[in-house]
Amino acid sequence: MAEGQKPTINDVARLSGVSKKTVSRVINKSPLLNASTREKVESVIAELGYVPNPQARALALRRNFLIGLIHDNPNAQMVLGVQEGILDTIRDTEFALVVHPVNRYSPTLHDDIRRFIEQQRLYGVMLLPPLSERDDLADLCRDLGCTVVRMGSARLDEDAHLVASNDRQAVREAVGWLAELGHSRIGFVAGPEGFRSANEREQGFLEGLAGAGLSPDPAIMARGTYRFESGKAAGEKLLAADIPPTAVFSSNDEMAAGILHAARERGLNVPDDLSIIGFDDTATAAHIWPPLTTVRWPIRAMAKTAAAKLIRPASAASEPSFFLSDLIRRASAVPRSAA
Amino acid sequence: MAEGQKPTINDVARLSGVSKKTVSRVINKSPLLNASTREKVESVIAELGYVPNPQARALALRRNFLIGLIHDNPNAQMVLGVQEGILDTIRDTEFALVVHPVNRYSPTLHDDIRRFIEQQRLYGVMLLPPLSERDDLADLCRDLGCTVVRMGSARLDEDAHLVASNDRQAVREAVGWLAELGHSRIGFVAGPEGFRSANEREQGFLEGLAGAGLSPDPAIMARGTYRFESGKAAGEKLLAADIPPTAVFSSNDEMAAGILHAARERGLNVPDDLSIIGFDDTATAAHIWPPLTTVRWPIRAMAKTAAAKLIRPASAASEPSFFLSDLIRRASAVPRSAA
DNA sequence: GCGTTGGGTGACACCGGTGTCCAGACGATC
DNA sequence: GATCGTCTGGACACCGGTGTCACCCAACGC
Repeated sequence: MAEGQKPTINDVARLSGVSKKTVSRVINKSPLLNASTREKVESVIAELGYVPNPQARALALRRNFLIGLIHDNPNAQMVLGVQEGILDTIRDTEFALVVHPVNRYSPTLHDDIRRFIEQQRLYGVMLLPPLSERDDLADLCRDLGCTVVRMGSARLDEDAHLVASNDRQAVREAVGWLAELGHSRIGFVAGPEGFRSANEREQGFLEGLAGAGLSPDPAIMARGTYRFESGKAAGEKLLAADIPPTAVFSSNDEMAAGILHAARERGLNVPDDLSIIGFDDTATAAHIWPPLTTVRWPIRAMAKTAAAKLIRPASAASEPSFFLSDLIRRASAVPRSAA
Repeated sequence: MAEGQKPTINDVARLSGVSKKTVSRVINKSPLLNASTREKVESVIAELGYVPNPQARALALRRNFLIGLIHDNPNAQMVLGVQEGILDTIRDTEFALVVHPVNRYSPTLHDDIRRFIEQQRLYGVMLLPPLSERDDLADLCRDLGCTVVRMGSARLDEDAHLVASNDRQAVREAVGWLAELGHSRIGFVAGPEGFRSANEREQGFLEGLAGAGLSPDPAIMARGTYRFESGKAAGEKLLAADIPPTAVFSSNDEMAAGILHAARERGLNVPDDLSIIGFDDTATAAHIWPPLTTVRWPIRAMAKTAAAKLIRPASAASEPSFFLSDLIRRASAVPRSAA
């Protein structure tokens, strides 16, 4: 180690008595190569521990092998799950994952993203919700010469560039489950306006109610911001209704935890007095008391597919780009009490 | 946009009627340049929207501008906090952050890290606990020509390459706080053996007890894995002791949540019957019931400094590399009940 | 035996920057 | 007016790969 410079293609060429071009052919697995030449070169490569310089390769090929992940931290576990999913795909390839958290409220958001992509000459980028819902950002990335994959909770785009989960159906099932448990007065806490996911979940809720022959009551519906505090406030509103709900569906887990706090402060027992279902299956969901029934979407698998669509557009275009979420049944949703 | 190729240094040189070298001098803010020449070139750069190709630069300079973050997901929020801290430093520089989650139990861990660094020709890497505690990994990265910064909870290394938080002191204070609240029977759940952080926190616990004039009792001490389930098991053990504790310090929040579950299942009320303090201040800590008193360490600030040490070793060597954690007082630790 | 074919290989330019070194302009000095 | 030093800026090679194209030579058909 540490004998200074790393070996280059020239060193390999010299030591194996062939031209650099031939070494290049070996590296790139060119088919028109004599087997004995290949073996000779490969043995020299192994001996030297030669690894091609990616920067030189990128320069010569006029394309590089960096894929960017642009997100606005919707939730730490999701972001990390996505990173792991992407790594599942690019491990053992020459690609690397470059992350770039941004602030979606920043007035310089466009410039920020533009600089990131231009400066690193990214090959492709992946957008996470809620950023992925914005067509202007996707267009910006494409104009800059990147292929784009958007993860989201609804079809937004042509299949080849989108990976989605079916939030709407998942919520419909969750609400159906509450109805099965005997609940007929089911509250709802929506996500923030303007979020595709929020809208999808709301539609799912309404469809679920309808499917159970119930009708929505604005008195036990509220809108939150996906944050804990907003969930708590929403819970307070719902529980103060003339006829409070016996069950609530919350559009994400954080807000569900807030509702739980609101219920506790009112002296209610969860789940006996109030069943709660959340969405996302974050770590918190399993660790609060009672453990939260929630919807889990397959983030890592989605991200893995998304990355495949990015780096192997041809072969991955045919892969399914629609993922189904599961209802994880835990202790926070129980049959409606006899009372 | 999209007129195909991006402008290169040659385009800029041609249009401004100077040589590429002069353009290069403008980009690199060389001082021996006539002001009028500089302005002329700068205006052409602006007009063309020219951005230097980082791969070509990296090739010519024989160094590149990628810094790697290697971690084994100790906890999603921490990893994301670190990423944001690093970005705080490298935003507006030419550096980019490449992430590489690994599995520390993988038999190919060394090869995996080696390939990552060699293939991307990383400039520097940052190691997160528990990986950062392993000298073999730090040595591996250094042998591969990277500068290394390790984040951890104890001094491990020369200052220039280490950023640490003082876990021991923080735990000492937390235990002192429990003693102040009147608790004299304080349980402890340690982290897994072989973890520096676990050891530091245990020492802090013992010192805290000693400081309050108390002595440790093995019957109300247990070891966990930093995972929720292990915390629950540890809690069950502690609460089954002949004389159960009235307060417990848990070496992280996840295990604290587990202890809370164990207490609940025994019909105990937290905090009235049992006070609990955790460590890390994860999102969960604030969202469980009751909100968890816990130790928060300044992850983002630490990561920011760590990144500065990586890319500006000279000027950042003098920055402090030791960060203090805070005790966040919430509802899970209260004065010992009169009972 | 000779021309043709085509697989295997190398010479060379090029990708887009930077380092080195040298040349020309210009003012100061003698 | 000649010499010198300083200041600017350019020519050229080089970083480590890849694309293009020409070349060599064995195998083949006639």
